[in-house]
Amino acid sequence: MVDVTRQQAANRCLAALDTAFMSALCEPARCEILRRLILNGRSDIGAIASGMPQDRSVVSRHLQVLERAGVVSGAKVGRATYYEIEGPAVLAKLEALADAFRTLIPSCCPGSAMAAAAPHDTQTRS
Amino acid sequence: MVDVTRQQAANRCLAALDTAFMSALCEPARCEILRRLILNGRSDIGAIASGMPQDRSVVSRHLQVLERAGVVSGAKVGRATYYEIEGPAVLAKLEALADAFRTLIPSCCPGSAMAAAAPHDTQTRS
DNA sequence: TGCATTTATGCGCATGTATGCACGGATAGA
DNA sequence: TCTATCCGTGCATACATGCGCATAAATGCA
Repeated sequence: MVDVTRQQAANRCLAALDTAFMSALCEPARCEILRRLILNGRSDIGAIASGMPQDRSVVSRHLQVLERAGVVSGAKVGRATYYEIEGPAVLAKLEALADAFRTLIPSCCPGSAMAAAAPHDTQTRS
Repeated sequence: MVDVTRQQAANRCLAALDTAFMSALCEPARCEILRRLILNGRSDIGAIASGMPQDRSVVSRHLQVLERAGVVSGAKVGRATYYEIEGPAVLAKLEALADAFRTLIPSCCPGSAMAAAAPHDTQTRS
């Protein structure tokens, strides 16, 4: 019974652990791009890459990665391509992850506060 | 003034964006290790690597990466090394990230709901 | 002491990825 | 039409990383 809960929590965590999403956010150059988008808002590739050491084409590729991961969204306007952060989508993913880990803690980490209801389910199987 | 808020939000986001943490969680083998730790609780390396295609040494290194990222913690007991998930620490990081993005959305993504208080601050600078 | 078991580490190899350069396509303006 | 600007993409290269194998260190047991 307790195992079922733990299994569900594990499934929720693994489902919320989006590999593309995490990969997109673990690259320093992409984080810098994100910072510029945060500070300046919707911008085109030239504006984003203006002060960066990387080439425009590299920034363009990074933005494609971020878009595939659902972090930003791009739209062509004339000969420019404007990107902006998908704030609500990112927040939803982060909250789903946090919720999954919150429900996981009582079954995986007893004794770390808030686990008073689960006495000793650490070795329920094996 | 609005820029100050946006700057603070950017700083919070960038500070919460732990590169090591994200890198640790974007690797399939490490996610599988995490899944096994979730299901079985505190385990030694041999138990974790028993059904995995990777070699024990590889699993050992992955666990070191996860430990350096603050996702798990290991302790030597005799000749075995037991690892367990640092649930509360992981949850704290995820919640910090979610909070940072939550405060960011009104200034970076107006018009995406919950931004009724910020009329048109998209182009405050430049 | 001698042997088996479990980890951790050095090494080489294969794969993935970030980067820069050059080219072609698309669009705005003269 | 002609030119300039911006973007995306193939290509080659350098670097990072996951992986397995062999080996050393540490511990438990006979």
